[in-house]
Amino acid sequence: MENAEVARVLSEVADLLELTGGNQFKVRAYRQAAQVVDLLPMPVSELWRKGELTSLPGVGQRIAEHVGELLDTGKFSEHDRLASQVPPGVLELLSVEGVGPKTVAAAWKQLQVKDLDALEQVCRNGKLEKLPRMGAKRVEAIHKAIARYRARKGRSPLHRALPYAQALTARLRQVRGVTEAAAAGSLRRRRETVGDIDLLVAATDAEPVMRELARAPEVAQVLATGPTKCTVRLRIGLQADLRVLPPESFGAALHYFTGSKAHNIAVRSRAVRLGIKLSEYGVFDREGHRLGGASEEEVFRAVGLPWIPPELREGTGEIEAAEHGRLPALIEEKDVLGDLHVHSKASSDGRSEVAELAEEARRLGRRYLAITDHSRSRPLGLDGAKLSEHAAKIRGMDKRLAGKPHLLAGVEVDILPDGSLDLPAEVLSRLDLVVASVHSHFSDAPERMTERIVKALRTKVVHVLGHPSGRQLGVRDPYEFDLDRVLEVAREEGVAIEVNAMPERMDLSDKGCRLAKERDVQLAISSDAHNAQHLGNLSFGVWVARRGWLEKEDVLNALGFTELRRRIGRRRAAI
DNA sequence: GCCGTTTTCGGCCCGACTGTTTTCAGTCG
Repeated sequence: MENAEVARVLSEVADLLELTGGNQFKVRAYRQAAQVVDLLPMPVSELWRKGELTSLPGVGQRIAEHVGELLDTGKFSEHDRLASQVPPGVLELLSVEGVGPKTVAAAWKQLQVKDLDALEQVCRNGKLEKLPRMGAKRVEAIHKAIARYRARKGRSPLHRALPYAQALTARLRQVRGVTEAAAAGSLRRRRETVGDIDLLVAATDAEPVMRELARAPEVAQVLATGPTKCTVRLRIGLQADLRVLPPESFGAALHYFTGSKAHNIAVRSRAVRLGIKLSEYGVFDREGHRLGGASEEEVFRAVGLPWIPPELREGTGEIEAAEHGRLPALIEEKDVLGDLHVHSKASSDGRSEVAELAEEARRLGRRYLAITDHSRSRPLGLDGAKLSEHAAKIRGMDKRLAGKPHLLAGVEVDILPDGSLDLPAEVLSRLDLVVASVHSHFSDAPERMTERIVKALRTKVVHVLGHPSGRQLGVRDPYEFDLDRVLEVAREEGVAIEVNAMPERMDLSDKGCRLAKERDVQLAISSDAHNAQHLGNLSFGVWVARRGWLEKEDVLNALGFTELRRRIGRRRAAI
């Protein structure tokens, strides 16, 4: 059983406890344990085997036993006991933004609301409004949040689906007679959310491949099965479709099932114009003779194009670019030399010491790392004095590390509602790097939000605008503002725009990246890591950047350390 | 339920925001 699934069950126990009026600290304990398991770099089952589960912070005797039971038997008696007290649809209501345990419990116990449909109904018929501390505005907000939740339901964020796709392809590759296995679809294009997992396998005999998929531990149920196709539901709720094809068709199938639909239509109509036929089985001439299809390169070659990276295949100009030899040389993870947005234990939600962050960054091959803790307006954020003290420590450590990696003393300063920064300019100007971000008043009117950000960018002390839209995938929509205007000012002021690589953010978005590039604005791909393990999330930012057509030259932290110092130092000199 | 110790109980982060209320509960981060 995967760590993610153990974490999901633990977190569900927390939700169930909350709904049944359990002790709030017990709730927190389960949440904490779930998070620890989720972030664990090694399989939790391995720790269980060694009897070392309680060595994890937040996992004590009881939770260790529960996890052990879950790993050994696939069941969890404490969870089942609680789940039997709560109707199955009630838990899901907690996923609606602005709806917490109190609201769900009240709607369930007083109005017999047992699922999403029922919640929507009591929004409409006025019954919800009758509950204590409810009013028209709250009901309206919940009603809208239900619609948003429905819209995103069924799609999973990339970071949830990816490990499953990798585990399943690795498993299928082991089956006798299999020559290749890959995940296609929007997952291969690295879209921020995926609807299902498309698995492609090259083999002459389909039957053993399908049998292997059906018995994979990640699979909950086989939904449909035919001679070369099989559809299953995974334990995480996502659907996976398997297609088994002969090796000579694998490239054509990979291209076809990677999509996007718009890209496929464009490539196929090109094939028609050239008098050839393209299908998922291969490339054929008018007489039906096979011209190729074993590899994607053969498919593209047949229509007179170079291979196009999957991230570009959205039908938004990649065919024309390929035709004229103007495909971008997309940035790769190895091109990103440092990380410019990282939190340590010094402020609020950071979980790792600076030394641990530096060590992990070094291990990952980063040449530099900016420690950018929160400013005073955040709970437990740093004021000017504490920040200066923190900066001195970071610089001390930087000396000791002697460039392995270089440390920059920075801050993630709040952009306050009036557009001023949360710390005085003289404090900020003494730091190496300033990331400025919006963390409050997300529902400001668009004009106001735009002016707020513009004002912050004009302060001359900001190097990077952090997570510019504030979105959290499947949780919070981006706040409304005029990105074009912000990009214009960013270019004038020489401020870089962040591509926040937290898997649940991926903000700036792919589209935003492309716009920024067109507007000649530099981007900074940053992990926004809150613990050392998050530093590896940078790849999610690189994928967004690639989908946004970015090249090495467009990215601030693709610069070597000396050049980066020169670039960010120049802003200091200009004050 | 976890953790640390003041060593087997008592504390566990807390402020901002919103919409409700007329002093604060619920949600979020």
